[in-house]
Amino acid sequence: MSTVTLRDVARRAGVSEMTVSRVLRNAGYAAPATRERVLRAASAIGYVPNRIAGSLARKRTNLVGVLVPSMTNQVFPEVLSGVAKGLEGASLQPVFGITGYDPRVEEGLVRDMISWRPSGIAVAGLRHTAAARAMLRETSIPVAEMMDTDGRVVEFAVGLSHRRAGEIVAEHLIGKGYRSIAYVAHDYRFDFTARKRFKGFASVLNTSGLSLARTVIGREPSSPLLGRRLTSDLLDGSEPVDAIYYSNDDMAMGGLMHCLANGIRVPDSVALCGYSGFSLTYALPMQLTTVVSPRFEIGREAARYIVERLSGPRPARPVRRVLPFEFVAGQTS
Amino acid sequence: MSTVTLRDVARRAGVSEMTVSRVLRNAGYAAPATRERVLRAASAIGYVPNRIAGSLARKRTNLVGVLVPSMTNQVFPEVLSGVAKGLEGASLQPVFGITGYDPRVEEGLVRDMISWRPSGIAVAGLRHTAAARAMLRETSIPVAEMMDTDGRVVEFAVGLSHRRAGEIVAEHLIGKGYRSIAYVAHDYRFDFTARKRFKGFASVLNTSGLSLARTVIGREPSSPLLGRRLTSDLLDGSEPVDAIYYSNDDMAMGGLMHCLANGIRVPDSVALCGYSGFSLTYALPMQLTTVVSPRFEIGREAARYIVERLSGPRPARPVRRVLPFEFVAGQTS
DNA sequence: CTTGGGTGTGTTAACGCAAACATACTATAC
DNA sequence: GTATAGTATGTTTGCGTTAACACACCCAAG
Repeated sequence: MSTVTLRDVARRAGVSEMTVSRVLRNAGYAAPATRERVLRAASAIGYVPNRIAGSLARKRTNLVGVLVPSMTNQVFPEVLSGVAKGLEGASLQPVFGITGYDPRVEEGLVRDMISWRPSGIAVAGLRHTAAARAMLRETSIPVAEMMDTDGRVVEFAVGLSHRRAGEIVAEHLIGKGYRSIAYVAHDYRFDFTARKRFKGFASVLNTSGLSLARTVIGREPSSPLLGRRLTSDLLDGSEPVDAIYYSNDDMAMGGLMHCLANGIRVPDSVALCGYSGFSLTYALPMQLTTVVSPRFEIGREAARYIVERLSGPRPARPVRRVLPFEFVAGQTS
Repeated sequence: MSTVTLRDVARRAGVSEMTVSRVLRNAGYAAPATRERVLRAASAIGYVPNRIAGSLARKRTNLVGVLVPSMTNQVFPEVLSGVAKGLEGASLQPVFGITGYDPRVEEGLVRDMISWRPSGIAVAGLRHTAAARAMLRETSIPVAEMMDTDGRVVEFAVGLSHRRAGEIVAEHLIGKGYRSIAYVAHDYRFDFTARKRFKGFASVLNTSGLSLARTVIGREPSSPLLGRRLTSDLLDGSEPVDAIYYSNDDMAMGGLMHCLANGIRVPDSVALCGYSGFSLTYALPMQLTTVVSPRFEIGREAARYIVERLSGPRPARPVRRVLPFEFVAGQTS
């Protein structure tokens, strides 16, 4: 594979480079016999087209840039799966970047992506640096923002209202009669969606004349273990707590595990609620009360938007696609 | 962003394109005043370099192709994180593809990747179609195979011996006195590593004069829910079973959940063993007996290999890097 | 027959950038 | 004052492909 080019195939097949190009791309006319010779020659010398050259010549690529904050947070691989699914059949190839929840890293990756002249960009979240937002606004390719819909949108955002997702859990808990409600969260300094859920949650509490019995915020990324530890701390404290709202399912599962391991009756002693609807929550000894976010669908819809938008102009004003979420009133509340 | 090129910047700054190119890449000489003018001009008209053209000209890219079977199987996002980590600082950008466990899809993606002339390729697994293996062998760029080391290697493989991982669990169970041992697995038609663990497991049983009390293989991808269902089926059967080996942790956690939910004493009534060492297994009410695979490290080492190999020739013969794994004798056995 | 549209193939000119080479200027050394 | 080694810039060429155009051929319709 030193560097086999069209020219080599052309020479071997005794035709022009252009004919080879046409045959291999199935574009334009080609006599069956010629086609045969070309294909044979190409495979004989192991020709692999150089898409760099091709993309330069045709002034576009089949790449779609996808930026997510993390790969270890189970949510994003699922979004990515959705993106891959939505791109299927459009002969577009996703290119992923991991921002690590850092807007400056994101800015660099946006610039990197754009420098590859992709056919589209999908990015998680609505928070960007001014420079990143400017690049996304100025580019002519489709831009989809994923996950969140509460905020300023560049061109198209698909996701859910995290604020509303928080509200509904608060309404549920209050309706069930819980009054000493605590909030347990991971380090969400950069996790703006968790923050928005919390705001929605807290505002409903407020409206109902309640205030949070206690708020425990960890200093690590979310994990079941952190959830378990913080729950242990919380329940060991002196304040009575009859319900806990977690920043997400990972944390909530950890909490549930703490209760199971220590014989704490759920929901009689304490109710637990999470967010995400991970598949694991369906296999737990008791179904967790949670909000199922349409992660896969968000990715898929972002991809679909990009595909459709490719054959049309950017919408005059930003579009917000708010997907429904499912609230699961489980056995933990 | 219609298409701002070097030429536009050059004109605006009153210098040649080459000078602009040099300034922006920080290559070669440039007078401070010129540099200043160029940078100002570039940012004034929002110039973003076209890497396609750049890559074509310099005949190489900063892309590294990474192929994994799935994103929903938690293992692979962690491998990807490792790859991203290992590439950090080398100014290489990972490009991911999802094969869906289908070797023919993989073959297509390998061709796709190679057509982008990446600086390296990392692919999960040792099983490839003949054509894919040929392409990987013929290319001159570094190729790293990840996860598995029991089998034929193209150039460099980093992973663990799944066979050995299976053996050690069998040895553990036998040593603990378990004799009626069952195997519970997901649909692993294409999951060759699970298959290899099972082979190792079964061979040790065999050597010890034991045979599997029962084997239950699901028809779906692995999930806690499937593990829970199959465990339920298994334990409802008539054969006495005192230990279960699962194809992975997802399945084993499902099994544990079944036991917790139904008051089945673990490990007194039945012992449970998994594979992977997911973070969640550390938050369970009882620590799961499992083999912790070095997923992150595998990705990182694959990336490091690629980076190092970039400045050297392909090794004369395939290299196998077998990473150690940790066996965790938990409370479930 | 002639005309004309479909069919098959070739030629030329980009695409946007960077390597390689060429040139000019500047300061220092002798 | 002239050689000498940097420093600063420009010109040419080519990376491998495809779009656009050009041309030749053939067969059917008139």
